[in-house]
Amino acid sequence: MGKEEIIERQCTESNIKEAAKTVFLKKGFAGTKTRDIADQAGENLALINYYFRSKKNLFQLVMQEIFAEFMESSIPVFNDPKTTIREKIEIFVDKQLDLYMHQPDIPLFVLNEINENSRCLDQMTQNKHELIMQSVFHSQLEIEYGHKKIHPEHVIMNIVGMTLYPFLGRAMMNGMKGCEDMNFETMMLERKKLIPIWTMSMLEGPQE
Amino acid sequence: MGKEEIIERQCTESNIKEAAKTVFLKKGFAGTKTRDIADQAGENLALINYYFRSKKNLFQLVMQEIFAEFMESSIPVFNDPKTTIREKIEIFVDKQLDLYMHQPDIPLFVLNEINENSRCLDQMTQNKHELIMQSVFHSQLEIEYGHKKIHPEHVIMNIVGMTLYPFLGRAMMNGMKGCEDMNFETMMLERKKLIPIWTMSMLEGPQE
DNA sequence: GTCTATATTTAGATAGAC
DNA sequence: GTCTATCTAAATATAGAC
Repeated sequence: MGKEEIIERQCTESNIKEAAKTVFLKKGFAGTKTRDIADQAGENLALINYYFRSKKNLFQLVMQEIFAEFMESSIPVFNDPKTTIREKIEIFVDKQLDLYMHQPDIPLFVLNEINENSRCLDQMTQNKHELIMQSVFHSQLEIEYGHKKIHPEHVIMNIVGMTLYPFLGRAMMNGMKGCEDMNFETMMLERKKLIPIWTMSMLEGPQE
Repeated sequence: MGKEEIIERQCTESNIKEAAKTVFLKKGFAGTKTRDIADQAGENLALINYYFRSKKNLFQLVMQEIFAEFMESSIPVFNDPKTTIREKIEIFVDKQLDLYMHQPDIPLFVLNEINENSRCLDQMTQNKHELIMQSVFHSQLEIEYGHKKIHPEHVIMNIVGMTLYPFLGRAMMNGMKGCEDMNFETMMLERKKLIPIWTMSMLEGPQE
């Protein structure tokens, strides 16, 4: 009884914020109406402005939380001096896929917002990629495979692309014949193991 | 004189449609205002409704054109019985990268619209992936590498992911240290050669 | 076909009672 | 803090002159 009480006893404010997160993730800023958020939260429309002053303000709050989650799960991995290239890839892919399996709308949302430099977050974005590009991972790639003329940038694009894409094009896959017997989650679990293997094959394999 | 006349003599209708394409690609449906389109086209606002009846109608028209372009550049490649696996990948990547180097907003636009099953196009989308999944390419992968337990779906996800991602996360790359000396276009030209090589390495390389 | 002016609808925000 | 009712602004769409 006590437990459920606590769960139910979320204050209106966090109630709205969670609802906003859900709807913004799904529809983006322009596609979301404040009435959608109120409905989703089961709260009165006026309370959105009471607690958050404006739709834009609420959006920025929510977006910063999503970005923080997105980045915290990746940056530190690439900067750990104690792990190998392969280990970094394994940990990164594992963490990212876990995150997206629970919140599959994050990748598309993040990419959309990044490509709309209009709304804040420029600092966050820039910082993130500066960090990855100056990361220990980047240096390790340069040292180990620089002589093969594989630019680390390509490797990073590949890892991120292979990791994110299934969640970006997921709607396309729904009608896929080959996926009927094997469900999406199973495939993603497979990819946790395979993406590191594939990436190492690329690095070790023949270059032109 | 005659030539420029012809170029200038585009009728208002196609003028508006081209402007709409530009703006919708950049901002999406909800983010686009009809005034933006009118401004971009240099035409009167009322003419949008005169020629296209509604914003929604214009959007669907434009979207279908974009989707057609997107699909025509990929489906036939995967169904050509005369080409090898490697050749199919080479041609596909080449065509896709050419398309996106000229119209870099297409990938994000298409993924967004697909994930909004709200607006039409369900037929197109479903058809596309049924086609790829029942394609000659799919069968070839199954025959040649099925014994290695590499599901063709994974391979397709990887190829598409590696091809599209640079255009999805492009904004992220602008601040990238490693890309200062090498510009984006150069990298994409490199990827035309590398993605097929990498993919073959994955297929031939060690599996768990 | 094109324009100006205006009608209509939608959506964000607020006032004021409770 | 919460709700109803309402204001205001923005955006789509149309009417009617030219």
